[in-house]
Amino acid sequence: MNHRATELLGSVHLRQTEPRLAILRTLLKTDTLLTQEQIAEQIGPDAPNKTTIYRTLTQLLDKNLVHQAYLDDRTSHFELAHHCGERQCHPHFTCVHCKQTHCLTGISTQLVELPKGFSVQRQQIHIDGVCPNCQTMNKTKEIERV
Amino acid sequence: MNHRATELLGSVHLRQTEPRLAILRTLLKTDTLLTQEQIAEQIGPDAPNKTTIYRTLTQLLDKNLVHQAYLDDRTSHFELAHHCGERQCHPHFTCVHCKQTHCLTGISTQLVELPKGFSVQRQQIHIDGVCPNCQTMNKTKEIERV
DNA sequence: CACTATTTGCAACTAAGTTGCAAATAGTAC
DNA sequence: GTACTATTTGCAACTTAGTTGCAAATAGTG
Repeated sequence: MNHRATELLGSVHLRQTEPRLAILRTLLKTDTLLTQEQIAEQIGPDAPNKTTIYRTLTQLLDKNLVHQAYLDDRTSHFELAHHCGERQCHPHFTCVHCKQTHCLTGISTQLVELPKGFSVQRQQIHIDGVCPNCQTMNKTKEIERV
Repeated sequence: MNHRATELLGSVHLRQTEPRLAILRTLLKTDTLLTQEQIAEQIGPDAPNKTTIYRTLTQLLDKNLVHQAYLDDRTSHFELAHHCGERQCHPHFTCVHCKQTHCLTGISTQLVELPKGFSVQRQQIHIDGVCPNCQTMNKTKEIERV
Protein backbone atom coordinates (compact mmCIF):
# COMPACT_ATOMS: atom_id res chain seq x y z
CA MET A 1 0.00 0.00 0.00
CA ASN A 2 2.83 2.31 0.96
CA HIS A 3 4.69 1.34 -2.15
CA ARG A 4 1.63 2.01 -4.32
CA ALA A 5 1.29 5.50 -2.79
CA THR A 6 4.93 6.31 -3.50
CA GLU A 7 4.45 5.09 -7.03
CA LEU A 8 1.36 7.22 -7.58
CA LEU A 9 3.10 10.36 -6.31
CA GLY A 10 6.10 9.64 -8.48
CA SER A 11 3.96 9.15 -11.55
CA VAL A 12 2.75 12.73 -11.35
CA HIS A 13 6.08 14.26 -10.28
CA LEU A 14 5.12 15.47 -6.85
CA ARG A 15 7.54 15.44 -3.91
CA GLN A 16 7.38 12.43 -1.61
CA THR A 17 6.16 14.00 1.61
CA GLU A 18 4.62 12.21 4.58
CA PRO A 19 1.31 14.14 4.45
CA ARG A 20 0.78 13.28 0.79
CA LEU A 21 1.68 9.63 1.29
CA ALA A 22 -0.67 9.35 4.28
CA ILE A 23 -3.53 10.85 2.27
CA LEU A 24 -2.93 8.54 -0.69
CA ARG A 25 -2.65 5.50 1.60
CA THR A 26 -6.02 6.38 3.12
CA LEU A 27 -7.64 6.76 -0.29
CA LEU A 28 -6.13 3.44 -1.41
CA LYS A 29 -7.43 1.65 1.67
CA THR A 30 -11.08 2.65 1.33
CA ASP A 31 -13.76 1.53 -1.11
CA THR A 32 -15.91 4.63 -0.78
CA LEU A 33 -15.79 8.41 -1.02
CA LEU A 34 -14.16 10.37 1.79
CA THR A 35 -14.39 13.96 2.98
CA GLN A 36 -11.42 15.95 4.24
CA GLU A 37 -12.58 15.29 7.77
CA GLN A 38 -12.90 11.55 7.24
CA ILE A 39 -9.43 11.40 5.74
CA ALA A 40 -8.01 13.21 8.78
CA GLU A 41 -9.91 10.89 11.13
CA GLN A 42 -8.64 7.77 9.42
CA ILE A 43 -5.04 8.95 9.52
CA GLY A 44 -5.37 9.62 13.23
CA PRO A 45 -3.73 12.05 15.64
CA ASP A 46 -0.79 12.72 13.31
CA ALA A 47 -3.04 13.68 10.42
CA PRO A 48 -1.91 16.67 8.37
CA ASN A 49 -3.56 20.02 8.85
CA LYS A 50 -6.85 20.45 6.98
CA THR A 51 -5.29 23.08 4.73
CA THR A 52 -2.66 20.57 3.67
CA ILE A 53 -5.28 17.91 3.02
CA TYR A 54 -7.31 20.25 0.82
CA ARG A 55 -4.22 21.44 -1.02
CA THR A 56 -3.03 17.90 -1.66
CA LEU A 57 -6.45 16.82 -2.90
CA THR A 58 -6.57 19.78 -5.25
CA GLN A 59 -3.16 18.84 -6.68
CA LEU A 60 -4.26 15.24 -7.14
CA LEU A 61 -7.46 16.46 -8.82
CA ASP A 62 -5.39 18.53 -11.24
CA LYS A 63 -3.28 15.47 -12.03
CA ASN A 64 -6.49 13.48 -12.48
CA LEU A 65 -5.54 10.91 -9.83
CA VAL A 66 -8.52 11.89 -7.70
CA HIS A 67 -12.15 12.66 -8.42
CA GLN A 68 -14.45 14.92 -6.47
CA ALA A 69 -18.19 14.48 -6.01
CA TYR A 70 -20.90 16.63 -4.51
CA LEU A 71 -23.60 14.37 -3.16
CA ASP A 72 -26.43 15.27 -0.78
CA ASP A 73 -24.73 17.91 1.30
CA ARG A 74 -22.39 20.87 1.01
CA THR A 75 -19.23 18.88 1.65
CA SER A 76 -17.12 17.52 -1.15
CA HIS A 77 -16.22 13.87 -1.24
CA PHE A 78 -13.04 12.50 -2.79
CA GLU A 79 -11.93 9.18 -4.22
CA LEU A 80 -9.12 7.78 -6.32
CA ALA A 81 -9.96 7.88 -10.01
CA HIS A 82 -8.71 4.33 -10.64
CA HIS A 83 -12.19 2.80 -10.79
CA CYS A 84 -13.55 5.32 -13.26
CA GLY A 85 -13.79 5.17 -17.01
CA GLU A 86 -12.39 8.03 -19.04
CA ARG A 87 -15.75 9.60 -19.71
CA GLN A 88 -17.73 8.23 -16.85
CA CYS A 89 -17.39 7.68 -13.13
CA HIS A 90 -19.05 4.63 -11.57
CA PRO A 91 -22.48 5.36 -10.07
CA HIS A 92 -22.70 6.48 -6.45
CA PHE A 93 -25.49 5.28 -4.22
CA THR A 94 -26.46 7.17 -1.07
CA CYS A 95 -28.76 5.52 1.46
CA VAL A 96 -31.42 7.97 2.61
CA HIS A 97 -31.58 6.10 5.89
CA CYS A 98 -28.00 5.58 7.08
CA LYS A 99 -26.60 8.36 4.81
CA GLN A 100 -23.74 6.10 3.73
CA THR A 101 -22.51 6.31 0.16
CA HIS A 102 -21.55 3.20 -1.79
CA CYS A 103 -19.50 3.09 -4.98
CA LEU A 104 -21.19 0.81 -7.50
CA THR A 105 -18.06 -0.21 -9.35
CA GLY A 106 -19.19 -3.45 -10.95
CA ILE A 107 -22.02 -1.95 -12.96
CA SER A 108 -22.26 -1.10 -16.64
CA THR A 109 -23.94 2.15 -17.58
CA GLN A 110 -24.25 4.00 -20.82
CA LEU A 111 -23.51 7.60 -21.65
CA VAL A 112 -26.55 9.79 -22.19
CA GLU A 113 -27.05 10.85 -25.77
CA LEU A 114 -26.65 14.59 -25.78
CA PRO A 115 -28.44 17.09 -28.04
CA LYS A 116 -26.44 18.45 -30.96
CA GLY A 117 -23.64 20.80 -30.02
CA PHE A 118 -23.01 19.50 -26.49
CA SER A 119 -19.89 17.44 -25.79
CA VAL A 120 -19.25 15.24 -22.73
CA GLN A 121 -16.20 15.34 -20.56
CA ARG A 122 -17.49 13.35 -17.62
CA GLN A 123 -20.79 11.79 -16.66
CA GLN A 124 -21.76 11.00 -13.09
CA ILE A 125 -24.77 9.11 -11.86
CA HIS A 126 -26.07 9.58 -8.35
CA ILE A 127 -28.77 7.41 -6.87
CA ASP A 128 -30.67 7.92 -3.63
CA GLY A 129 -32.44 4.97 -2.10
CA VAL A 130 -32.25 2.35 0.63
CA CYS A 131 -29.20 0.13 1.01
CA PRO A 132 -29.43 -3.64 1.67
CA ASN A 133 -28.46 -3.19 5.30
CA CYS A 134 -31.18 -0.65 6.11
CA GLN A 135 -33.69 -2.58 4.00
CA THR A 136 -33.44 -5.66 6.23
CA MET A 137 -33.29 -3.56 9.40
CA ASN A 138 -36.60 -1.93 8.44
CA LYS A 139 -38.19 -5.29 7.80
CA THR A 140 -37.03 -6.54 11.19
CA LYS A 141 -38.55 -3.48 12.87
CA GLU A 142 -41.87 -4.06 11.11
CA ILE A 143 -41.95 -7.61 12.39
CA GLU A 144 -41.14 -6.41 15.89
CA ARG A 145 -44.05 -3.97 15.75
CA VAL A 146 -46.54 -6.75 14.97
CA MET B 1 -47.92 32.61 -14.04
CA ASN B 2 -49.25 34.26 -10.92
CA HIS B 3 -52.28 32.06 -11.09
CA ARG B 4 -50.17 28.93 -11.47
CA ALA B 5 -48.13 29.89 -8.39
CA THR B 6 -51.29 30.39 -6.31
CA GLU B 7 -52.52 27.04 -7.54
CA LEU B 8 -49.30 25.26 -6.61
CA LEU B 9 -49.30 26.74 -3.11
CA GLY B 10 -52.93 25.79 -2.65
CA SER B 11 -52.31 22.23 -3.79
CA VAL B 12 -49.95 21.65 -0.88
CA HIS B 13 -51.96 23.62 1.70
CA LEU B 14 -49.51 26.40 2.40
CA ARG B 15 -50.60 29.96 3.15
CA GLN B 16 -50.66 32.36 0.21
CA THR B 17 -47.94 34.81 1.16
CA GLU B 18 -46.17 37.24 -1.13
CA PRO B 19 -42.65 35.81 -0.50
CA ARG B 20 -43.79 32.30 -1.39
CA LEU B 21 -45.63 33.44 -4.50
CA ALA B 22 -42.63 35.47 -5.66
CA ILE B 23 -40.32 32.46 -5.22
CA LEU B 24 -42.68 30.15 -7.10
CA ARG B 25 -43.15 32.68 -9.90
CA THR B 26 -39.38 32.87 -10.30
CA LEU B 27 -39.04 29.10 -10.44
CA LEU B 28 -41.88 28.89 -12.97
CA LYS B 29 -40.28 31.52 -15.18
CA THR B 30 -36.87 29.87 -15.53
CA ASP B 31 -35.76 26.80 -17.46
CA THR B 32 -32.73 26.04 -15.32
CA LEU B 33 -31.64 25.49 -11.74
CA LEU B 34 -31.40 28.48 -9.40
CA THR B 35 -29.57 29.15 -6.16
CA GLN B 36 -31.04 31.13 -3.28
CA GLU B 37 -28.99 34.10 -4.41
CA GLN B 38 -30.18 33.88 -8.00
CA ILE B 39 -33.79 33.66 -6.88
CA ALA B 40 -33.34 36.81 -4.78
CA GLU B 41 -31.64 38.60 -7.67
CA GLN B 42 -34.42 37.75 -10.10
CA ILE B 43 -37.12 38.93 -7.73
CA GLY B 44 -35.27 42.20 -7.32
CA PRO B 45 -35.03 44.78 -4.54
CA ASP B 46 -38.20 43.54 -2.82
CA ALA B 47 -36.95 39.98 -2.62
CA PRO B 48 -37.64 38.13 0.62
CA ASN B 49 -34.89 37.70 3.16
CA LYS B 50 -32.53 34.79 2.45
CA THR B 51 -33.79 32.96 5.53
CA THR B 52 -37.31 33.10 4.13
CA ILE B 53 -36.15 31.88 0.74
CA TYR B 54 -34.36 28.89 2.27
CA ARG B 55 -37.30 28.09 4.53
CA THR B 56 -39.77 28.27 1.65
CA LEU B 57 -37.59 26.06 -0.53
CA THR B 58 -37.31 23.50 2.27
CA GLN B 59 -41.10 23.42 2.62
CA LEU B 60 -41.52 22.98 -1.11
CA LEU B 61 -38.92 20.20 -1.05
CA ASP B 62 -40.88 18.43 1.67
CA LYS B 63 -44.04 18.71 -0.42
CA ASN B 64 -42.06 17.41 -3.41
CA LEU B 65 -42.84 20.46 -5.55
CA VAL B 66 -39.17 21.35 -5.73
CA HIS B 67 -35.98 19.36 -6.28
CA GLN B 68 -32.53 20.19 -5.03
CA ALA B 69 -29.25 19.40 -6.76
CA TYR B 70 -25.62 19.68 -5.73
CA LEU B 71 -23.57 20.24 -8.85
CA ASP B 72 -19.97 21.41 -9.06
CA ASP B 73 -19.82 23.63 -6.04
CA ARG B 74 -20.95 23.86 -2.45
CA THR B 75 -24.14 25.74 -3.21
CA SER B 76 -27.44 24.00 -3.68
CA HIS B 77 -29.49 24.58 -6.77
CA PHE B 78 -33.27 24.35 -6.89
CA GLU B 79 -35.87 23.73 -9.57
CA LEU B 80 -39.53 22.86 -9.82
CA ALA B 81 -40.07 19.12 -9.93
CA HIS B 82 -42.58 19.30 -12.80
CA HIS B 83 -40.11 18.14 -15.44
CA CYS B 84 -38.94 15.11 -13.48
CA GLY B 85 -40.12 11.55 -13.59
CA GLU B 86 -41.08 9.86 -10.35
CA ARG B 87 -37.86 7.92 -10.04
CA GLN B 88 -35.59 10.06 -12.11
CA CYS B 89 -34.76 13.70 -12.62
CA HIS B 90 -33.80 14.89 -16.12
CA PRO B 91 -30.03 15.06 -16.68
CA HIS B 92 -28.18 18.26 -15.82
CA PHE B 93 -25.37 19.51 -17.98
CA THR B 94 -22.77 21.94 -16.67
CA CYS B 95 -20.44 23.68 -19.08
CA VAL B 96 -16.87 23.61 -17.77
CA HIS B 97 -16.23 26.80 -19.69
CA CYS B 98 -19.08 29.19 -18.94
CA LYS B 99 -20.17 27.27 -15.79
CA GLN B 100 -23.81 27.46 -16.86
CA THR B 101 -26.07 24.51 -16.12
CA HIS B 102 -28.65 23.32 -18.62
CA CYS B 103 -31.60 21.05 -17.91
CA LEU B 104 -31.79 18.34 -20.55
CA THR B 105 -35.52 17.77 -20.34
CA GLY B 106 -36.19 16.21 -23.73
CA ILE B 107 -33.93 13.21 -23.25
CA SER B 108 -34.74 9.62 -22.43
CA THR B 109 -32.50 7.84 -19.94
CA GLN B 110 -32.75 4.52 -18.23
CA LEU B 111 -32.46 3.65 -14.58
CA VAL B 112 -29.26 1.90 -13.58
CA GLU B 113 -29.74 -1.73 -12.67
CA LEU B 114 -28.81 -1.95 -9.03
CA PRO B 115 -27.20 -4.90 -7.24
CA LYS B 116 -29.52 -7.10 -5.19
CA GLY B 117 -30.81 -5.49 -2.02
CA PHE B 118 -30.56 -1.86 -3.13
CA SER B 119 -33.73 0.06 -3.97
CA VAL B 120 -33.95 3.36 -5.90
CA GLN B 121 -35.81 6.41 -4.80
CA ARG B 122 -34.34 8.91 -7.20
CA GLN B 123 -31.65 8.85 -9.86
CA GLN B 124 -29.80 11.92 -11.04
CA ILE B 125 -27.38 12.24 -13.92
CA HIS B 126 -24.87 15.03 -14.05
CA ILE B 127 -22.72 15.71 -17.08
CA ASP B 128 -19.75 18.03 -17.37
CA GLY B 129 -18.68 19.15 -20.80
CA VAL B 130 -18.78 22.01 -23.26
CA CYS B 131 -22.05 23.63 -24.29
CA PRO B 132 -22.90 24.54 -27.91
CA ASN B 133 -22.31 28.21 -27.25
CA CYS B 134 -18.76 27.77 -25.87
CA GLN B 135 -17.99 25.14 -28.50
CA THR B 136 -18.48 27.60 -31.34
CA MET B 137 -16.77 30.41 -29.44
CA ASN B 138 -13.67 28.21 -29.06
CA LYS B 139 -13.67 27.39 -32.75
CA THR B 140 -13.91 31.08 -33.59
CA LYS B 141 -10.93 31.81 -31.34
CA GLU B 142 -8.90 29.07 -33.02
CA ILE B 143 -9.61 30.59 -36.38
CA GLU B 144 -8.62 34.03 -35.08
CA ARG B 145 -5.29 32.63 -33.86
CA VAL B 146 -4.42 31.25 -37.32
C1' DC C 1 -62.94 43.64 13.17
C1' DA C 2 -60.46 40.78 16.41
C1' DC C 3 -57.87 36.75 17.34
C1' DT C 4 -54.26 33.27 16.90
C1' DA C 5 -51.26 30.24 14.54
C1' DT C 6 -48.12 30.82 11.06
C1' DT C 7 -44.75 33.33 8.73
C1' DT C 8 -41.22 36.79 8.19
C1' DG C 9 -36.88 39.57 8.93
C1' DC C 10 -33.03 40.39 11.52
C1' DA C 11 -28.78 39.50 13.93
C1' DA C 12 -25.86 36.21 15.51
C1' DC C 13 -24.07 31.83 14.64
C1' DT C 14 -22.03 27.38 12.36
C1' DA C 15 -19.11 24.87 9.40
C1' DA C 16 -16.59 23.87 4.94
C1' DG C 17 -13.22 25.58 2.57
C1' DT C 18 -9.54 29.42 1.42
C1' DT C 19 -5.64 32.72 1.97
C1' DG C 20 -1.27 34.85 3.51
C1' DC C 21 2.76 34.12 5.70
C1' DA C 22 6.56 32.37 8.43
C1' DA C 23 8.78 27.94 9.66
C1' DA C 24 10.04 23.31 8.10
C1' DT C 25 11.68 20.03 4.69
C1' DA C 26 12.56 17.26 0.05
C1' DG C 27 15.51 17.05 -3.50
C1' DT C 28 19.86 18.50 -5.39
C1' DA C 29 24.69 20.01 -5.75
C1' DC C 30 28.97 19.77 -3.65
C1' DG D 1 27.47 14.24 5.26
C1' DT D 2 26.52 19.41 4.60
C1' DA D 3 24.62 23.41 2.54
C1' DC D 4 21.26 25.46 -0.38
C1' DT D 5 16.80 26.64 -2.45
C1' DA D 6 12.31 25.80 -4.13
C1' DT D 7 8.49 23.57 -2.43
C1' DT D 8 5.56 22.30 1.16
C1' DT D 9 3.44 22.64 5.64
C1' DG D 10 0.85 24.53 9.74
C1' DC D 11 -1.35 28.16 11.80
C1' DA D 12 -4.50 31.94 12.38
C1' DA D 13 -7.58 34.75 10.28
C1' DC D 14 -10.95 35.04 6.84
C1' DT D 15 -14.97 33.99 3.50
C1' DT D 16 -19.36 32.30 2.39
C1' DA D 17 -23.60 29.20 2.23
C1' DG D 18 -26.74 28.02 5.10
C1' DT D 19 -29.04 27.77 10.05
C1' DT D 20 -31.09 29.27 14.52
C1' DG D 21 -33.67 31.96 17.99
C1' DC D 22 -36.69 35.42 18.70
C1' DA D 23 -39.65 39.43 18.34
C1' DA D 24 -42.65 41.78 14.97
C1' DA D 25 -45.89 41.21 11.12
C1' DT D 26 -49.66 38.93 8.75
C1' DA D 27 -52.96 35.18 6.54
C1' DG D 28 -56.85 32.87 7.42
C1' DT D 29 -60.84 32.32 10.40
C1' DG D 30 -64.94 33.40 13.39
